[in-house]
This record gives sequence, structure tokens and C-alpha cells, in this order.
Amino acid sequence: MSVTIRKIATDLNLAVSTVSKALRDSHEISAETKKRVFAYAEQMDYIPNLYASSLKRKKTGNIAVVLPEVADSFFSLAINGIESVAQEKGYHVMIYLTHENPDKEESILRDFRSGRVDGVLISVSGGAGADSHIHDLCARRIPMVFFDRACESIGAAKVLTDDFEGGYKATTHLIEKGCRRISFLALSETLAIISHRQHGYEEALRHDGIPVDKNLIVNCTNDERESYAIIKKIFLDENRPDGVVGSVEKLATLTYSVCRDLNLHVPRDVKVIGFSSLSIAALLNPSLTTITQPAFEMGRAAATLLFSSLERNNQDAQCRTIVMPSVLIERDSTR
Amino acid sequence: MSVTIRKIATDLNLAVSTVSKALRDSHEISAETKKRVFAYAEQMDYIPNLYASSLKRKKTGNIAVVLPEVADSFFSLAINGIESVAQEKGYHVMIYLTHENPDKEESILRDFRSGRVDGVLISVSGGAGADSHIHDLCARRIPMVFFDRACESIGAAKVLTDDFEGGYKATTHLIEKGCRRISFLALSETLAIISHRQHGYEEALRHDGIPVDKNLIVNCTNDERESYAIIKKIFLDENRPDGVVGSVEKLATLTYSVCRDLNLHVPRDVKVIGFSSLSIAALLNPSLTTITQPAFEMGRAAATLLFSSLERNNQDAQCRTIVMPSVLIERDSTR
DNA sequence: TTTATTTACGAAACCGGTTTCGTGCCCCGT
DNA sequence: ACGGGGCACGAAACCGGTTTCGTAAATAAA
Repeated sequence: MSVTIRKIATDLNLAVSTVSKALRDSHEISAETKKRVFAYAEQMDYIPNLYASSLKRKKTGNIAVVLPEVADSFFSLAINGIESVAQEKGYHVMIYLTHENPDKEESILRDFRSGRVDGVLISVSGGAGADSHIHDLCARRIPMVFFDRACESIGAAKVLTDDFEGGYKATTHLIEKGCRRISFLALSETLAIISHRQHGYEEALRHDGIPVDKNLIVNCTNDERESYAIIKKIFLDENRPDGVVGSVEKLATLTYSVCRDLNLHVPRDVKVIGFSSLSIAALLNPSLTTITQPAFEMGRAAATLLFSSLERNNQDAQCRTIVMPSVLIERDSTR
Repeated sequence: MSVTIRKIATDLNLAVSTVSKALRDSHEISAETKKRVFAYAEQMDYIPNLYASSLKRKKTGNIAVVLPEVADSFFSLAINGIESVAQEKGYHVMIYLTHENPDKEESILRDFRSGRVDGVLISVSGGAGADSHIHDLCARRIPMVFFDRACESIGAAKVLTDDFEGGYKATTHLIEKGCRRISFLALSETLAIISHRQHGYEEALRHDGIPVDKNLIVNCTNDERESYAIIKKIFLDENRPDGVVGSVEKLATLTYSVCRDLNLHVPRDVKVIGFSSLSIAALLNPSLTTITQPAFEMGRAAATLLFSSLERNNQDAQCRTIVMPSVLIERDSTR
């Protein structure tokens, strides 16, 4: 079997407690003894058992990242950001995908009560208003930080962008480019981030005296095929939109697919703008105008916040909200 | 504090062992007692301490996924596949990014000796031939499954595609489309997957009587800016290539960027084909011809293999190699 | 009726670090 | 010479499930 602290102790004629303290560089062990212990541990290739210490210290060094999917540029960049901080701090990252399924999200969070992770970074999926599982986890004093998609009813730390402003800017941009029938592709009516973007969209329309047409606001789903059909439907309408705001990346690219299949030219027939952090947005046909969030930095910020509330119960970090700027990058899809 | 098994035992006038066995549905506990224990545990919201049981059972239910990056369509889809199996089986996924850095990879694998994970899924980064850390982990009987990028010198389970064939097919395709000066954008000369693709490339050239020009084979890096400069350089040569094989996704899209910036038209001036699983390859400008691997399925297969060797020491699964088919999808970048 | 066997459960060791609480011993001040 | 104080280390409890082994009672087999 692997060499334990007791093995070292008996071999060196020391008590286990002495060895333990020596390895943790305790002040109450002489330099000489420490040297002996370290040398022998090295020689024997001693590797501390993670679970023994976790059991006693009630810390695992693991954090969870819970998000809808990973095949989305925002999330994959955010993971990069999170992972970079985690590696600096010596934490380990566990990843959980909800696929926008609230039930799955709930069962994932429920599991965290076992102490598997020290803290949680989460981008919630649009549930039917059932945030009880989130509140429950919060009540158990498990540090949580929301990034991008927060749960509004909870006073935890959050790293966000101004979604209302994003929706407003995107819509205003389309209006400036001459669009009058602008469609908003929503994802789930219960997702705060989406409804904020939608409110920005509606406000922008109102500001320019364009009536809000509920038929132009459509709820897509997490299923690609289904969303494709939904988007196609609005384009087959005799009164099809001349502009589209994709509230998440996939809806913008799906719009491209639909337009291609229907022989609608972007931007001549339809102008498209999407919330996306896709680095190759510039390489699309046509290049896609985006509202781009600082995904990597948001990941870093969220992780940093989490670790600071993990390392010392940093009250300040517990419920801080950081709002980071998103930018509109104009490209050919709206020219 | 949280309710423990001992608390339940004393409250119910039972021994801790009885409660433990009851909760694990042991046959040596009567149905009636089990019912009492379950009911009380439920009522008290008992949540077993993960680390206590891990310590004793030497299993954590965690697996590690080690890969170069996550912002690559192949890897993000593979993660989806892995995660889907993991969730079915009740395992938890830890994610580690190496950023193609062998030192980082080594320190990551070294950590696994602590027992943090039960098994490892890995897509190696191109190191300077230093696979000793991989062998070391293998020697410690930690089940490993390689996916996509394997370590050749080791007899572990692998899920691959035929990279030689991929390189061969890609190159032959370009030749058929009229290319004569075909560049191969490599990543790291020490990465088996890349050298196989390169050998396929060279063999295809030879088969068609085209001399292999070493100047057309260039090693890019994991740094985007650096690779951009390298690619740009070959296009600024008076004898620039008329075809490009991107051995990984990012190199194909970088080629697009370079061509755009140099006003080179794809496919008229240069034809481009890339190894990629990008779902929006069809939406690029122009749409990108790809060698596409079944990324999701490969992730699933690798995870399945790992779990089968985890659950019972399935010797068969320990060193099985699964080769999955990749397909060439012709699009506009080579027309 | 006596001897196996099974059933249902308890006591205690165990996993491997961590931490508390001593306890000798040496040095120092008075 | 004596009390106080730090230093270096040891014994043992502890974290919270798991597992082995033992045993009394009940049932079955001889």
C-alpha cells in the first residue's frame, strides 16, 4: 500500500502527530526534525491522502462550475477564466452541465450538500421560477457566485453585464440601420438575463416610436432543431422581420442557417445582431455584429470573488455585484 | 452541525453499524429497521459525508478530464459526451486545461496521485517527449483513457480517429481540386496525432507525385498571435501555397484571418481544409471544408471505457483501442 | 432433543491525517 | 534553590462512514 504518515512515524521513531506537524511546517517542531521528516517523506514518495485531511479539515479544494452548456463561446471562455484563477490558487474545478434543464440543475445543486465542493460558480438555467434549490444551498453557507445568469431573488455575489443596456444598444443599432420590424429571439421567459435584454429591446423600440409587436418576440428552446423551426416560422410569415436580435449566441447562428436555407440575404433582407463572444464572428458569412461580453474576465472575476470569500470569510465578497461592460462590435451582418 | 450517522444511531437506540448498513440497504438488516432508519434519516435531512466514505472505500466518484483547451469545438463537444455518460453513471467531472503546456500537464497529473480522482480521461498536449509523468500515473494503477491525442508509448485504452487517413484524405482532396503547393500547418512536432496527419499529408503528396517541400510544413504554437505571424509569413512568400491543411481547428480559422487581412481570396487564391468539428463551419465565409471527427461520440466512448474499467477491473477495457471514423465534409473553401 | 444454520444487530477496529492537551526538559530570573 | 515559561515532542481523541467479527435469539436440520 501507499506510504502513510504512520509508516513514516514508526520508521523515524517519531509520533504520528510529530510527523504531521513537521509536514505542515508547524512552529512547534524543530528545524532538524522537520528536515529528517521531509527527507524521508521525499525518499519514500509520501503522498498525503486527500480524503483523510478533507474529512478533518472540512475543505476539499474543489469548486463547482455549473452552467447550461460548454459549446457556447461565452461559457467556454468563462471556463478558461475560471480555470486560470483556480490553477493559480491551487483549486480544482468540477464541471456540471444543466442543458437548460432546471430539474437537472436542482439535482446537481442538491448533491453539493454532501460537501463535495467548497464553493459554487453558477450560471443558472431558466427554470420555472423554482429557485428553491438555489436558496437551499445558499442557506447551507456554501459560498456561491453567479456569473452572467444570476438568480435575482438571492443576495449572493454576482458578476454580470448590463443586459438591459445590451438589448437596448443592439436594438437601437438595428433601428439606426433602418430596421423597423425587429424580432427578438428569446430563450426562456423565466430567465432574468433574457428578460432584461428583452426589456432593453422594447425600450429601444418605444424610444424610437416603434410599436412593440408581440408576434416578433419569440421564445426558442434549448433544442436546436426546435429553435430552427421556430425561427423559420417567423421568416415564412408574409410580414417577416427585417432585423433580428439573437439573445444568445446559438440563436444568432441559427438565424444564419435559416436565412441561408430560405435564401434570405443578410444583411440586405435581414440584419442580424447577436449576443456572442465568438472569436470567429468576424469570419462568418457575413461577419456577425455582436454584443460581446468580456467572458474570460467575467470568469476570472467570478472565480476571484469566490476564492476571496472562501479563503477568509470575506463578508465584503459575499454579496458584491460586479457589472462589467459589454461592447457592440459592428460587422457586416448589420451593414 | 450536520446530522451524522451516530446521531441517528443514538436517537434510534441502534448501533452506528446498524444504521450504516441500513442506509446502504444491507441484507443483514431487517426490513422494519431499515424503514425506521430511512424515515428518520429523511426527516432529519441526513446527508452522508462524502469524505468519510471516500476515505474508507478509496473511491471518490470523480474523474478527471485533462485537455489542452476548451475553446475548441472538438473538445467542447467531447466534454459534452463525457459529461453525458458521467451524469448517467453518477460520476463527477473535474476539468483541467493544459494549454499545450507539458509542464502544466505534468503537475496536473502529479496531483492525481493523491487520489483526488478515480480515473483520468486525457488528450495529451505535445510535450518534448516527456511522457514519464503519464507512465508514472499508469504505474499507480489509476485507470486512464486517452481520447483523440494519445500517448503512443503506453498500452492504455484509447479512443482515436485514423489521423493518417485524415491527413491523407484532406491532402488528396486539395490535390483533386487543383492545388499543387499545399501547406501543412502543424502544431507540435512531438504530438503523435499531428505527425500522423502530417504523414498522411506527405504520403498523399507522394502518391500524386508532388514533392514534399519542407518549407510548406510549418510548426505553429499554442499562442494565437504567434501562429498568426507564422501563417502570415508563408503567405507573404513569393511562392505562397495554393492550399492549406490546418491540422487543428484554430489553425484553419487563423488561416482565414490571415487571408482576409492579406486580401487573399478563399478558395480562389488559396483553398483551405481543416480538422474541425465546428457546427458553424458551414456559416463561415467561405464555408469551411473540414475533416470532422465524431467528437461527442468519442467523448462518450472514452468515458464509457473508463467507467467499465472503473466499475469492475475490466481487463478488456484497460487497453482497448477504439478507432472511430472521421469524415471529409466538402464546403466552399475548397471549391 | 440436540446440533447446525440463519437472522438481526452491536462493539470496536479502521481509513489516514489533524488537533488538542499533556509532559518532560532546559533556560531564565530572583 | 525555586517558580515561571517556552520548546520539542508524544498519546490519544477526532472527523464520519465502513467493515469485520462476535453473539444472542430464532429457525431448521438431524
